[in-house]
Amino acid sequence: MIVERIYKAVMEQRLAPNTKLSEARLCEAFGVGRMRVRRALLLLSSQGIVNLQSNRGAYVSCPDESEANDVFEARLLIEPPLVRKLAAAPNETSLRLLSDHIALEDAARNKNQRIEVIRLSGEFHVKLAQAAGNKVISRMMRELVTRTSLIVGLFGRSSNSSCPDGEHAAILDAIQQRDPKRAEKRLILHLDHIRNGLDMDARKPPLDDLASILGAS
Amino acid sequence: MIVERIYKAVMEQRLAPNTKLSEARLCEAFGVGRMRVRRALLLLSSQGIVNLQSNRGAYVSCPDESEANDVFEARLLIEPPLVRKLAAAPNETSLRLLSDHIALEDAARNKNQRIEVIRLSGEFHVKLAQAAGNKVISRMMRELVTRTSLIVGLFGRSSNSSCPDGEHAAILDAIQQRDPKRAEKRLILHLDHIRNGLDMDARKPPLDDLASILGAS
DNA sequence: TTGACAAAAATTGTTAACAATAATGTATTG
DNA sequence: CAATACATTATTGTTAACAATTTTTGTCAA
Repeated sequence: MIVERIYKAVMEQRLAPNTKLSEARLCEAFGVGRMRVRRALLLLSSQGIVNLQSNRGAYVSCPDESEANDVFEARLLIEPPLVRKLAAAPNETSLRLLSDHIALEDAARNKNQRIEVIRLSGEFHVKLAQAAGNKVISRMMRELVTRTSLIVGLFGRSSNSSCPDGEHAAILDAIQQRDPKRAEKRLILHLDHIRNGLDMDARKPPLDDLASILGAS
Repeated sequence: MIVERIYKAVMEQRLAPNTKLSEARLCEAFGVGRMRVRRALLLLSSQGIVNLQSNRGAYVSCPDESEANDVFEARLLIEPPLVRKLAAAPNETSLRLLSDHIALEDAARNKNQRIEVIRLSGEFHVKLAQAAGNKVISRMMRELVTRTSLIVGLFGRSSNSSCPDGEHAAILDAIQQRDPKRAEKRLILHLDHIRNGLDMDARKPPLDDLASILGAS
């Protein structure tokens, strides 16, 4: 799916905000007709990942400070109750799902696969929603996480462009021990860390060269 | 906007689940080309309002019990912290927005404008999100409320097809008095009432006659 | 009457040409 | 040389025709 590819590229911060996504180039890059591309862009724009300007084309969304605040507020609203619920009544499958994912994260980190680490870090939070077994929330979390990627890419200080090490494991640990309050606390702390890694004054320049960026996913 | 019109029709329960939305008929009803219609249907399907089946057309989404649970769970996850936050620090504009809306609801009720009451009841919850000043959450709430409309239309017992009288006012009252806990409690109670008005075994037949349903909005 | 099969109709998916708009480059003028 | 007006180019938006698929209809035989 073409939407997934762009999603992934954004999550891995290979597609910088404000990058222009021209139809012709995307058609070429993905080897599909204009219809498919336009459909994908429409969907992406409906999720705030892409900015669709009338008669001017599609651009990777470039969230401002206010939008960044909204996204983080939404996450702080949704995720704490989510992990609380998860920790209150976790099932085997969910726990397995999460620990497997953390194993993936660790592996990628050890191999110094930077962009893989970035993407997996984001996906962990989506997996939290999936573990809670709620498709509606899963979809919302995915959108929020992807938009967070954009925000971190824009405002993040160069060092920590993803979730700090070990914090995911700490959250899972609290869930495994059926300790809702601790799980919630650790999650909030985790989100705070991500947010504190931002510098709301800094802005970074967009890059280009779509074909090479999107082609290799 | 054509999406808004369909949204509205669903919210007012004039478009029953499983109703087929054929492109030709929609083109006729709205007086637009097929492109616009297809774009609208795609957006609606991405929000779970419409079910897009390959080569078979678009149908008003017909949520099953599991989906209904997910929607209510999502609302119970998001709305309580939302009103808590709102009650903790309400601003004048928000309070005005909400009380004005409740006035609208009352007026419609007094005039026995049933479908108007149904729609306004749903919109109140969207206004709660707007009052909190968060666009991301507002969009999510709108989707959730619309899907709830579908669910109530499907599983609701004939009597209470919308939010019980006065409960919105009670929530606003708690917010006005800056009482987060009470506001949260009343909201949870309110959502419970809606949910208790459902009968998960009953299903209702779809209707038809698109032009007349959509035309008058 | 019912069932299976085939033809026809209707509906959706795709493509390609066309129109409209914005971006770019060029020349002319002060 | 700078700036503006104009022409050219490129890109997006729309329309309409075509292809593919599904649904319906009609026919015939059991």
